[in-house]
Amino acid sequence: MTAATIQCCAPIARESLSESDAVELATLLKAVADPVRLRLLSMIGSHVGGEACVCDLTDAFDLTAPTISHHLKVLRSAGLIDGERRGTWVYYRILPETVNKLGALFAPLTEPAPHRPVELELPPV
Amino acid sequence: MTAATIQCCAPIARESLSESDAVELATLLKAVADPVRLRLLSMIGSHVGGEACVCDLTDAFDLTAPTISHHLKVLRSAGLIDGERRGTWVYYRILPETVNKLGALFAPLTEPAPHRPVELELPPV
DNA sequence: ATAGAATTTCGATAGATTTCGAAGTAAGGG
DNA sequence: CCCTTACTTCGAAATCTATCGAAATTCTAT
Repeated sequence: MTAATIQCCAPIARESLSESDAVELATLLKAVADPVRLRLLSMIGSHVGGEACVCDLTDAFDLTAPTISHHLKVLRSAGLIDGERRGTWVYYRILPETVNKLGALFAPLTEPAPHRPVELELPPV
Repeated sequence: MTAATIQCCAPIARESLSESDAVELATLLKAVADPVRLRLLSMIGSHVGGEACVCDLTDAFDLTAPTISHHLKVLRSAGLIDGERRGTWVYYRILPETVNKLGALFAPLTEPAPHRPVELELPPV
């Protein structure tokens, strides 16, 4: 077995995507394809209690509040996070179902492989 | 297990992303955050033999050859595909390592979680 | 060589995106 | 009530992106 045996694996590379699916997925991907929004998502998800208030998030960036608010809105419109006002502060939390959708798209289909065709190491990120 | 049992899970939501990691990942995500490029990736990966020639790809879209060429270049620059000229035609194939990187970012960590670590109500600061 | 087909590069344009400052809304405290 | 703090909406500027047509490049066949 040579390197040519590597077949790609992720669902996206298994079956040809329809145009409408592609448009829908691209919209979701655009929402995370920004350094600020990636960090926001990451900070919200990893925050104690699973939610973070906007004030915490804003302080972590060199950006103005309106800009952070804009990015949060993009994430929310994409269904990746949800926000709730409690008293003075607004708290955001991750909606895992949508995050999982992204994972499913690109995740290698490891399951059926009885032996590894070739060593492709999964980076721990 | 109810819906409330879903905890977020993906590596991106586990640990706060550094700015430089975020920039790097956003670059990769931008490359796939486009309907045309998603379909190109999908078509290349699902093509017989694991590779597709540009002519096949161009015919599947209502776009001009320069535009398809541009999108292929973006995918190639991101390390998602690689192309090789053989005779008259150029063939592209997927580089699974890079695709897997995306999968790893958002894939749910389903395996280790037997119970929820905490059930916190957000303490009123 | 010359011609022709496949693909990429170049230059231009229309549209989208990021960001800001200013103004608006909502909640809480004197 | 008014004032302050937290956040969002609005409108505008700068930058980036997708797309095209025209021209350059690379290879094959005559």
